[in-house]
Amino acid sequence: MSTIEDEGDDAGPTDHGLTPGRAATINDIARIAGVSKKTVSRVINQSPFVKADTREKVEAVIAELGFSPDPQARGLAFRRSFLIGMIYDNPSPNYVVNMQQGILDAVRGSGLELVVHPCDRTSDDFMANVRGFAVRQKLFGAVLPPSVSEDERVTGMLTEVGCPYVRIASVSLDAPERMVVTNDSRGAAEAARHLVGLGHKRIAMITGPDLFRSTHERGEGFRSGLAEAGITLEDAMVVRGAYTFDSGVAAARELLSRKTRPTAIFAGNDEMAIGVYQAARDAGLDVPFDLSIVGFDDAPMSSRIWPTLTTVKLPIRDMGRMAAEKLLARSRGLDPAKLEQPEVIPTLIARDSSAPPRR
Amino acid sequence: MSTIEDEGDDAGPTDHGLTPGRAATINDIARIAGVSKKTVSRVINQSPFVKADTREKVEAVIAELGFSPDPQARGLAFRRSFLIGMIYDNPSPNYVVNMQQGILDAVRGSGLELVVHPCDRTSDDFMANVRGFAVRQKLFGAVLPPSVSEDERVTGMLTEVGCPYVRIASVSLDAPERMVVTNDSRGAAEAARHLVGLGHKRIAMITGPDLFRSTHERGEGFRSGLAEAGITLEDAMVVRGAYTFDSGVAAARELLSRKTRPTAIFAGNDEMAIGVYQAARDAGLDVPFDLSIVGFDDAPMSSRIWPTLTTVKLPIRDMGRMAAEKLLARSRGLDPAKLEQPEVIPTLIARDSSAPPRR
DNA sequence: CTGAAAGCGCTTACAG
DNA sequence: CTGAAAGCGCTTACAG
Repeated sequence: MSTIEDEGDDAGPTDHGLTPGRAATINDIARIAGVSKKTVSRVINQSPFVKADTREKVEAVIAELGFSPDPQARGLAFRRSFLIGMIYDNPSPNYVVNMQQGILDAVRGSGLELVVHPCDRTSDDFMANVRGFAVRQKLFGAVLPPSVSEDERVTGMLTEVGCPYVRIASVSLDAPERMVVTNDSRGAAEAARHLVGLGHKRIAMITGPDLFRSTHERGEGFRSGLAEAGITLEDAMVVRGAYTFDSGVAAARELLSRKTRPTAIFAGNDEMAIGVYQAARDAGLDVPFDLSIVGFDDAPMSSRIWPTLTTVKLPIRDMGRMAAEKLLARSRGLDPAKLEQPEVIPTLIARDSSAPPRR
Repeated sequence: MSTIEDEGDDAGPTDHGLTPGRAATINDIARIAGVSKKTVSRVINQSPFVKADTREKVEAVIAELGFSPDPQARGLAFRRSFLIGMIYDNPSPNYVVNMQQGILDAVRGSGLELVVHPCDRTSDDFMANVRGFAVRQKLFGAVLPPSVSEDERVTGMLTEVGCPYVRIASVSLDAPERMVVTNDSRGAAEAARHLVGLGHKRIAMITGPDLFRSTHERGEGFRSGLAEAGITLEDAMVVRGAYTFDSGVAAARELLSRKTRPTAIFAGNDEMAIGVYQAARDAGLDVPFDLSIVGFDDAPMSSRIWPTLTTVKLPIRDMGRMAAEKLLARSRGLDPAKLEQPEVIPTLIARDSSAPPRR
């Protein structure tokens, strides 16, 4: 089966004198293929300056021995690792896991691995912590979901230490090759149109925390969606939440205690929307007939709860994949700006939590 | 401020002639501290064979320069990386994220990082994939949650390639230093006692898939808990699910269509328990008065849904932390078997989905 | 198109 | 207790 001349002197035809326990190295490949290690290195790194049959010969030996270059040694010489860091403070398990999956979708087969780095932006050593991580690991690149992606201190520091990054955010904050933009504003406008279309007029909103850019985008989009139908979102109909279940409950209680209560509530994310269900129940209101609820995210729970939650879906896994692809494209010399549609459009998923208001 | 003699000749007192952009290396520390790099290496690796004041001198320079040894170079020389791999096929985002958090709790400050490696045990290249990952990255260690932890092919292969691992499983499958055992059986027995205590007699169970060891442990524990009260779980009252929402719905439909339907259902996990809510609603049954439901896991959703779900809580984050600590203990020369309580005991959390049956 | 030398930043023997 | 030499498995200049 082997077409390569066996240089071993103490072993069978497919054993090239390698120590059995140890993995093959570039030196083994060079020796067996009868070339220098530099040439093997050229093949590994897809250098165009290798004669076709030299390349084939080397590739055959690589395949036969199942050789795979040591990322640590390669990284040491390259002054760069083969690790992608996902640096995040998003508290939603669903968001985190889906984004991880998306990043892994993109790097599969590339030899890159994903290192997860949750962090706390409010912590005193936040910047030192993230900087230490990026520098020590000499990250191949970093994927930054919100709200870390919105922190200019982080991106400035990463640039300073020479760590490539891609930001995921609801508004363009950077050059296209470093951005995956989700049009949250448009998604929120869809939510507004949906409620208006059902005939709602007294509409309320629970926003996210100020720290998140998406809070403003979703708020602004919702307002403009209502404005298209000539409906103004009153100040008394807007309560700030914190993207958590409990804050959703509290905000909804407040809204439902207003003298003229809303017939529909748009929550900045699903977690808070689920909280609205509880407040509605406590107030003796039937969802959707007394109160329509619309969320944002399409978390798994939205289709499990009853009535199922109308929401705006963000393709989180795709977003993770697109971000990692931009990181990869750079190293492949492609133009990362032209990889895929420049903007991720959320889609409204109408379920059972929204209906026309009672007359 | 610096008490170290400045050997630079072209810079100020705190600049030791280092290139500004580049991070300090072991050579810089050695030069500035006036010792050999080998001595610096001894300090880094906490060798006892260093004179106290030599150590202090070196540590002062390390601190002053904020030096942190390059994990790639160290790894290359050690023939081992500083990466912990979490290799898993658990589909629950909550489980995954909590376990990641637990592992990170344990490794914080140790210089280790967490590389996530989801996989598919049913895939043809599963073993090759996991092997390649462990070998290529020369993992410091692997954390294996169920059901990967229950695959002897995986643990055999990891042993063969010299990759330390810790398994997390509902039954002891390995030496104590390689195991975090969760007593799922006992947790399920608690669930049984809870339902018996409420007065239930016609009790049903939805099990997990055969592939998971926890399916058997939870099943067996539940049976034995009922047996204590002289209640036998009838065959017709047991339906197999798949740990998914949909399988929970389907299994509950089947159970609720029996001629004498159960007054209580214990589901092998929360995801399926939530499915039972839907089947109950479709059948026009009130939870908990027509039907009590008990789950397993304490997923976030269990306290959000209405009525809130009675369930058995597993401290997933602690389990991840304990597993990573065992990995760390080995390298610190401690006895990993004696780290913490040998067994994780799940606890019943009684909420609103369980009540005495209607007379 | 190919290779010999030096180096990435550490550690392991081996001396003393 | 400390250090000079060699090496981990790759790549970058530099030659040819």
